[in-house]
Amino acid sequence: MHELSIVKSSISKQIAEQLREAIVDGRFKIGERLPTEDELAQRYGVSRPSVREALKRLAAQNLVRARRGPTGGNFVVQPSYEELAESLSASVTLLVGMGALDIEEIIEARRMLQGGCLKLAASNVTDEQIKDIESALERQKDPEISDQAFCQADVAFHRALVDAAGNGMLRFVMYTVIEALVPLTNMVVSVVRERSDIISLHEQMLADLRARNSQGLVSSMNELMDYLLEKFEIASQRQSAKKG
Amino acid sequence: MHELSIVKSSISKQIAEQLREAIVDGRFKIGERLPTEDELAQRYGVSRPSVREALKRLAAQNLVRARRGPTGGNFVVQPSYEELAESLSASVTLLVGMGALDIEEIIEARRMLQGGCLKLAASNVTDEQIKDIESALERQKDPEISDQAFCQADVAFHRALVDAAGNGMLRFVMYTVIEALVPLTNMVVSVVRERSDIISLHEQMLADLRARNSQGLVSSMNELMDYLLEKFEIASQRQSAKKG
DNA sequence: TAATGATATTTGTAAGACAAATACATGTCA
DNA sequence: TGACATGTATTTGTCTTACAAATATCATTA
Repeated sequence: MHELSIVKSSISKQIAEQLREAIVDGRFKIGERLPTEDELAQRYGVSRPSVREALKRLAAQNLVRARRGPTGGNFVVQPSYEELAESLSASVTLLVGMGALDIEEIIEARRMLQGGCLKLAASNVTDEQIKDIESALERQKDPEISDQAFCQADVAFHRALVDAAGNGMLRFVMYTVIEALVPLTNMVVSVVRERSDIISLHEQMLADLRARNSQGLVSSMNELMDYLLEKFEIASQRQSAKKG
Repeated sequence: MHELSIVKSSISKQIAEQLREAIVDGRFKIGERLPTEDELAQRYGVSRPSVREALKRLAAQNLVRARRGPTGGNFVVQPSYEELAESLSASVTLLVGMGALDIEEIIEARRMLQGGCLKLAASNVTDEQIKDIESALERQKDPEISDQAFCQADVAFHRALVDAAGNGMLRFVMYTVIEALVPLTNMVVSVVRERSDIISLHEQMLADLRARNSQGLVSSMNELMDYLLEKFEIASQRQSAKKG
């Protein structure tokens, strides 16, 4: 029965791969329940823990989700933007944290990518989306909130701006880039202690967007990037001064 | 001992989260070995299978890797571009396959994003990078290769083009977008059966790049996008005709 | 000295048991 | 008869124990 054991990689990895393919190929449809763990174990001729490890791998990729009980089981889930973007962001945060990407690079990329994005936003934005942007900005204005909450609102602000472009692919990609700049924003607000500059630059962008002034929007964004880059250089000088 | 059991989520998920934070925060450094599974189990007051399920979750995210033997263990892994880009691509492929992103959207995004990217490439590209691009194009020219191999070479071509921009963040992001268009390319070459058009458009882009003609490069890219979009519409008309 | 084999360590896999959640059916009481 | 409580079956979650497989280290031997 176990004549497949030529392959070297671990059983749970193989099972995970097979299940994954089955899901992607549509042999298990979205929302459908997989066979029970016992049945899968029998079917593949392995033990239940092995099947479970495989399922955990898939769960980590947000491909399946488990529920207990009689109607429970492991279900194929529809991966949502939010979850995918989240796992993406986690990866990027890791890369940034390890220094695999440097700040100048990220800012350059963001200038480049966000340019077109903002132009789209200026022509496509709806009133409701403007409200989302406003509310994120309002949250940033509250002087009582913590640095962390400020950064969260910052992310929300820029995400809402991207959402205004109305393009899912752009959204997916830009969420990543936005996330990559969080550590920098964090550094700027906590080390340099300047929230008001950021807020006024955001207000400027919002005004440009309201006026559907795409050129102004892009240049406001570039101002923001200039500002962040400048503060970053100051902050890193301080840090190297401390060290030396 | 188990007074933490207020929380609802599963133990292995909690452990995974704790380990993940420890890794991201740098309490476990890259390349370092985690405590053995037994020790982790003891430390957290849970069983070894629970720890293992947690480790599998992390392994699925390419955060740790296991090796057996006396010097073995679970090691914190340096996430590479390639692996991250790969898992990213898998997610995007899934999204595309489920119709969460449509082709027009992807092409629009790519036009937008690749514009700036190509300008950077035109000014930064090295001779060696041009060679990479050439070799990918050469592979595409071989009339003997399969459709699948053609698409692989297509990806390699566009990746090399992005690499020429010399920006890691862009690279990371663009790899995703490139991957998202693979199904379309596949459809075009297998249904419409026109490789030569794609190849000549690629040659045009290469010529522009050699001449450091960034404007021409962008417009060549847009031609390619126009072409793909056109063929996509033809192909989808055929499909809907078949259905009806 | 070099090659070879024993050994210890660590992850990988297995089997079985019980706990926990939960939907469904059943029974009891008003 | 109806509503509520309760039992029960099913499925995942967790634990325990045991053994298999890989592999570096060390001792042994030619």
